[in-house]
Amino acid sequence: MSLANERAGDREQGHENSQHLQLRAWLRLLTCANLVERRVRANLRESFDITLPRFDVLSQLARAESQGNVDGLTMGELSQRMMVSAGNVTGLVEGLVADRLIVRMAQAKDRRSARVKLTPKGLRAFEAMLGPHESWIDAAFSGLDEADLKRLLALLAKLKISAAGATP
Amino acid sequence: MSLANERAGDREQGHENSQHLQLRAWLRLLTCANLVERRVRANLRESFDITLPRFDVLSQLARAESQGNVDGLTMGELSQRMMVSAGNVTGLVEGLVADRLIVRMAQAKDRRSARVKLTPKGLRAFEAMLGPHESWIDAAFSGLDEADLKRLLALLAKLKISAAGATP
DNA sequence: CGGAGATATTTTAAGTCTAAAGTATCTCGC
DNA sequence: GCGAGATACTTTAGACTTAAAATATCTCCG
Repeated sequence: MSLANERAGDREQGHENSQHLQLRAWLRLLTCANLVERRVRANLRESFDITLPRFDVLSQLARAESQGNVDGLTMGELSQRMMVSAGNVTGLVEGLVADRLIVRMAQAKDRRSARVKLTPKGLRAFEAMLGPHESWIDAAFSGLDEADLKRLLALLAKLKISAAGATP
Repeated sequence: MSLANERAGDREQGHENSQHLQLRAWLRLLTCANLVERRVRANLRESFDITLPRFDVLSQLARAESQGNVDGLTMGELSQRMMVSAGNVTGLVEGLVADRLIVRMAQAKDRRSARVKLTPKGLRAFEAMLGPHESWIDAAFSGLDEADLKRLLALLAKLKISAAGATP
């Protein structure tokens, strides 16, 4: 292990064996999320000159499309999927529309809401990023074998339910 | 499970059993981190009218102190522990100094750097938040028993090493 | 000593994010 | 029909965040 490893993410140092297992798990979870996210963000910037939130928008739209959602997503659906506020989505979409990666279409059915969809250019751009993105994730998780990953998924599924509980 | 639970954090839906275990684990990790962080942020605001990053500064300083670090931390040490950029710390510290929760002290030894330390007021404020904060975390992790928590800690320890690898 | 890097921090510019208030539109009961 | 809420979204104000450039200081070799 390099010195960099020793120093990275020492958010949770100093708890020794003092129990507080929940707190220790939370701090370690946060450290891991930060480490991975930081890598992905830097890689997206260096390789494709795009930010992570914008990539996330493209990603959600591509996923929706691949699930058979031909008409794109509303701002609200995007907001929910990305787990960010509606106001935030407004700004992100604005930027991507300006870059011609997505389009906004008014709906006749409900004129309050708009649908957002990848342009062909946007789809091509996303598809070019998809492979590298997945390989960065694979690299970050390379220390875990298949059994580890499945156990981690199961534990996080439990956590997800418990952490979402009672949140309106 | 409420409807809110069904809809919360569906970042990873649509992958079915398509393998990509690393990617699925990453998305679920991110979802969990977001869910917990959102709760803590809202609770800190409602109960103590403080933001999470500011609480994090107080927390790091208190932890350093409890580890016997009487002289506080430098900006750089804070930046590393919090896993945020140095420029970010500058602004956070500014705000907390204005609120008289921390103090900045010049160092004779190395005049480039300053040390930051909790004021008595800052320590009292942090101590008041410590208990509630821990109970919020406990609540978020309540779906996991002790064995789960230990397994999760172990898996995240592996991930931490692997995700930190080769990061300068 | 003197200056060439190294190091610690701040500044800057741009983007992300939230909560809350505001706007527009829809729905539904009467 | 029509108005009272509900809903979808945008705007606003403020805080956080980063990367990169700028500043200040230190270290250490010659």
